Amino acid sequence: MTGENEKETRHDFIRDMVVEDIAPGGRFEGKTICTRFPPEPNAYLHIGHAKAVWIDYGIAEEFGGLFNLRFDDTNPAKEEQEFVDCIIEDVRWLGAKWDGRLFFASDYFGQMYEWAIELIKKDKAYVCDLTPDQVSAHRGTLTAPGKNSPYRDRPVEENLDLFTRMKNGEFPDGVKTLRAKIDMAHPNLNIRDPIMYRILHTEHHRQGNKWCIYPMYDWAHGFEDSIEGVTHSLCSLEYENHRPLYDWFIDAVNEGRTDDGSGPWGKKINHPRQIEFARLNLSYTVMSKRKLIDLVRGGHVRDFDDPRLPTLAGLRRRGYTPEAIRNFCAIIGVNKFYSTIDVALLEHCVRENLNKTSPRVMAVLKPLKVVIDNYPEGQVDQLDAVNNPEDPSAGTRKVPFSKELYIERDDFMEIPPPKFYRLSIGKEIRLRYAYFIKCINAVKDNAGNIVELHCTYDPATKGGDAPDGRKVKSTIHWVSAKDAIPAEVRLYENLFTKENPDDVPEGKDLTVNLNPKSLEILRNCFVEPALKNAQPLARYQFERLGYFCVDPDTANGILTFNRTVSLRDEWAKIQKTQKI
RNA sequence: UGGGGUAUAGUGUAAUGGUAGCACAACUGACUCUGGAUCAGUUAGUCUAGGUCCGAAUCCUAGUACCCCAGCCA
Repeated sequence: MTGENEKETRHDFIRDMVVEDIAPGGRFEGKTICTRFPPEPNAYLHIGHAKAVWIDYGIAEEFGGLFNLRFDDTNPAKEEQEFVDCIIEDVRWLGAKWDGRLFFASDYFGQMYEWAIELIKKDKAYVCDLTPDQVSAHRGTLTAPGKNSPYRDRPVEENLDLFTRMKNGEFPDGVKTLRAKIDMAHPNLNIRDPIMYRILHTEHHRQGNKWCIYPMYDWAHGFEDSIEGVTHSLCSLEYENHRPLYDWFIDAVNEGRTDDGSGPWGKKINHPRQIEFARLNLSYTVMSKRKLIDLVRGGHVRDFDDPRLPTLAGLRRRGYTPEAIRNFCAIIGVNKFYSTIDVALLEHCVRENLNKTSPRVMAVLKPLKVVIDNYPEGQVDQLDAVNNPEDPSAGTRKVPFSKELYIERDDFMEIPPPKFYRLSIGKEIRLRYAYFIKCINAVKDNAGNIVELHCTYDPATKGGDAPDGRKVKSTIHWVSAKDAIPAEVRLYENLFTKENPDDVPEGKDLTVNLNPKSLEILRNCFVEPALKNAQPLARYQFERLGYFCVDPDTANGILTFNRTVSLRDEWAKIQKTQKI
């Protein structure tokens, strides 16, 4: 994974714990480190998940261990195969490798069921007939202890019988649960006799109708890890309050078990260590599952792969590289408190990567026609252009030049303000890789809009250098009008206008912070002919404009590009300060 | 008002009793056939108050602020 260009992963508190665990006398001395990424297949992955994947996968790799991709599919009501497929694609795209270690929690339902029976026999679990409302009422509050369920002291035999009948489908949804017998007065609410199994007569995407009881997260997750030989179970901060339960369930199964398997209960099972870290938050966007769904359902974005979304599918379509995302993950590090990373850092990472790897081409987004008055009608020059100044091995290409060209509308100003180095009447500039041109006059339509420029060129400056040594203040990009390929270009800005989209007036939702300019579609763009057969997801730098990625919509017949990120733009900054 | 966590420049992250460093952002300047890239530089920080120590971001005490927990979700 760690290519030459990737940032070195720093030491962090999790890695410190791993080092401590494998050291002599440590909890996992002599064991192979194993981590897992355990998505629930009910949503698309976003860059926050990329952070998690990269911590999990990164640690496994660093310590010569194993990495499991495991679907935590314990709730049949919400999960679908479609998400399984997309998540696999995203994790693979990111660059994590699981070498056949693809697992499903639902495959462990049988084993978990047996352990549940074991807990009942050890008098650590009971079948409870309380309704959901009653369970809630018995739970107590943050400050007041809960009350014991009246079914808490059922005899073991009765529990065994009832639980078997629950499994056999004899009871309707919701009328009974299996609960752990722990402590209804515990200050940590999670420990007040947590529910282990609920009845759900729902078809499971992999198990079909085999089960009508399904395990709850707290009961299931530690066992999923244990079965797979996971040593370090890394999760987000909100599970900190659940760690005592994670440990309690495994300890409960291990009670009475022995290292060599002698005795009535058999061999001890693996007890992984759960470690929590903070999720990623990014400025100007949202990461929560529910909010992303709302944005899609509300029609505020096109779909889950809308390039404005922080989903991995969206970032991919936008033109982000896995390498850029990995570097970003390495830079942001791991911590235990909530923080929000400036989206500018993500943009920095993708620019840094794309600068080194993207072929340069010329494209005009908002075209203004230029006629070179003294250039011979019908003549074409094939000029040499460098494909990537950062990478000589990328070579050069030919770019056609002719009498009629398009330049960027923004590169001409009739009344140039101070520090405007580009084209204006009477001024000379360079057309990249071509000639020096001087603007003679601007043709306007009846409404006063400039529709065409007339310029002259200096044949002696072919290739872009003046033999007499004279300098120009600026170089602009262009395309030959008769050779240009029409294209559609989609420009993106932050989806929200506020750093924290949830910062809304009382009673409003985050849609009030939606950026009306988050998508701008330009349909009259022209790109140089080298792009004729550009394939979906290919990435380019449009010189002086930014990095662009071919959108899959190109298959519909119109060459379409997404702007991944703009280039740093000094002139835009100057303009901003001039306006103020 | 119970329990569990966390506090370092604008943002993020190092320093594990010994010069508070790095990155992003911002701002200067140099260079440039991309106002890109690159290079050089500037601004800016240990939550508060005490204490221990030759020496504290780090250890101790007392505060303060913020986050998480009352789904048969994960």
